[in-house]
Amino acid sequence: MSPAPAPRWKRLEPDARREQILECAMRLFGERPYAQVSTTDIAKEAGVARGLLNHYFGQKRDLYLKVVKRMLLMPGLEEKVSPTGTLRQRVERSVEWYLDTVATHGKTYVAVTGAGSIADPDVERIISAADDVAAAKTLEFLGMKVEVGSDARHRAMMRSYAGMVKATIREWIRGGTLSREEAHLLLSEALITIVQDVLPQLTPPQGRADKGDAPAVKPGAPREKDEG
Amino acid sequence: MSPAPAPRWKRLEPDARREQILECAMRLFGERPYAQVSTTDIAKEAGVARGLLNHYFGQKRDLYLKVVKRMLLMPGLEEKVSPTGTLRQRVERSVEWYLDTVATHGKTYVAVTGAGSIADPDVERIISAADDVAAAKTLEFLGMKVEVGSDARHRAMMRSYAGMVKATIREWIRGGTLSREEAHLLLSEALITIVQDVLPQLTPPQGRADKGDAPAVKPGAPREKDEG
DNA sequence: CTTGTTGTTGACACTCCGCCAACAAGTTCC
DNA sequence: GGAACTTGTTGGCGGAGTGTCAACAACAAG
Repeated sequence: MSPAPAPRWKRLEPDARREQILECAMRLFGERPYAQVSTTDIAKEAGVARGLLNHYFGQKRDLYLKVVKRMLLMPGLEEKVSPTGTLRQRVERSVEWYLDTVATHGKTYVAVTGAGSIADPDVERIISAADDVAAAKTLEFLGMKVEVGSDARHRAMMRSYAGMVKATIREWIRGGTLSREEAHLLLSEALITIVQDVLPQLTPPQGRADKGDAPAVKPGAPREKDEG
Repeated sequence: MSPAPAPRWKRLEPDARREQILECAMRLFGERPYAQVSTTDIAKEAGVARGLLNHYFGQKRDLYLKVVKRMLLMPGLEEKVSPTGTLRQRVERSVEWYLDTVATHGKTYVAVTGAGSIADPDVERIISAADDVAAAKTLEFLGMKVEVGSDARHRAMMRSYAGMVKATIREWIRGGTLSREEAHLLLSEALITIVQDVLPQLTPPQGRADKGDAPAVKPGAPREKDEG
C-alpha cells in the first residue's frame, strides 16, 4: 500500500504562520520581561524551528516591535463615547473607556508599556507615537483643539500624563494596591487639572502672555463643543 | 642597575577599584541602554579585565543595581527647604528642589528611571522603594501626615505621580519638548491636585464615605487661587 | 511520475556572560 | 636583600542566546 507519507510538519500560508508566531510571542512577552524570553522559547511554543522567526520577523527586536504595535492597537475612543456633557463628565468617560480597554489586555499591556520593557529607541518611538495618538484623540474628544503653535507642548504634557496613566494602571493591575475606582479618581482629577488649569497657562507661541491672559481655553470655562 | 620591575598593572584597594568601576559603569549606562552596554565595554573603559567585574559585583545585573542605587541616592529634601508657607508654596519648592537635583544627574537619571531600563524585578523593586522614600519625604514636608490605614494607597498614588514626574523630566531633559518652567508648572499643579483633591477623597479604612462626604476639598468646587 | 515552487529545518559561526585556576603585585618576616 | 605569604588581577574555558544560510521537504502543476 502507499505508505501514507506521514508529513513530519505542517505547511502554512505565510500570513497564517506569521499570525501564529505573533500570538505565541505576545503571550510569552506578557508573562516575563523581554530578556527572559528567548527566541527558542517562542519557537518551541509555536512548534516551529527557531530560524523561522528570523525568516518572518527579522531580528528578535523586530518581533517585539510587532508585539508592541499589536498591543497598542486599540479601538478608537471617538467611536465608543460621544463628546457631550460637562468637561468632568467627558474626562471621566475617557478614563473609563481607557481602563476598560486596558483591562482586556491586562498583564501584557503592563509588560509592554511599563518600565519592564526593552530599552530601545525604536520601541520608545512606537510607544511615544501611540501615546500621541491617544492624547490627540482624548484632547479632541475633550474639546481642547487648539492652534498648532502650542500643539507640541500640549502633546509633550499629554505624554507626561501618559506616564502617570501607565504607573497608575500598573498599581491597579499588578499588585492591586489601587482599586479601579481609586485609579479612576486619580486619573480623572489629574486630567481635569491638566486640561483646565495647566494647558491654558502655556505661553502662546508669539509673545508672552501671563497666566490666564488669553489662552486658547480659559480655565474654569471650557468650551462646549467645537467639533461639529 | 636594578631592572625597575615595571609592573604591568596597578594594584588598587578593593574600595577604590570598586568605585572606579562603578563610575565607568554609570557613565556608560547613561550613554546607551542596558543591553547595548557589554561588560567588556565597562572593563575596557576601566582598563581592567572583564572577570574583575564579576569578582567585585557578581552578575552584570548586580552592577546595574548598584548604579541605580547610586543614582537614586539623593540628598534629603527636608534639609534644603523648610515646611513653611502655603501648600502651593511648599509644593513648588519641592518640585523646584527635585528638578535641581535631577538636573545634576541629567541623562543617567533618565536612562535609569525611564522606560529605557532593564526589565528586572529587582531593579523595579529598588526604583519603587526609592519612589516611596521620596514620596514619604514629600508628603511629610507638605504636612500630609495621615493615619496608617490609608497610607498604602497614598504611597501607591504617589508612585503613580512619580510616573508622571519621570515622564515629564524625560520630556525636559531629552528632547527639550518642555522647558524647565513648563515642567515645573505641570508637576506643581498635578501634585497640588493630588494632595488637595484626590487623597482626601479616599475612603477611610473603616466604612465607606461617598464622594463629597467629608473630604478636605470637595470635587467640582475648585480651590481658590492661593498664590496671589 | 517529474518538475518546480517555497515554506521549513538544522547546523554553523559569532557574541556575550559567569566561572575559576593560575599569576603577579605588594607586604611581612627572617 | 631574599623567601614566603596574602590577595588583587588576569586570561581562558564552557554555556547560553542569536543571526545566517544552504539544504530539505511539503505541496502544486505539468
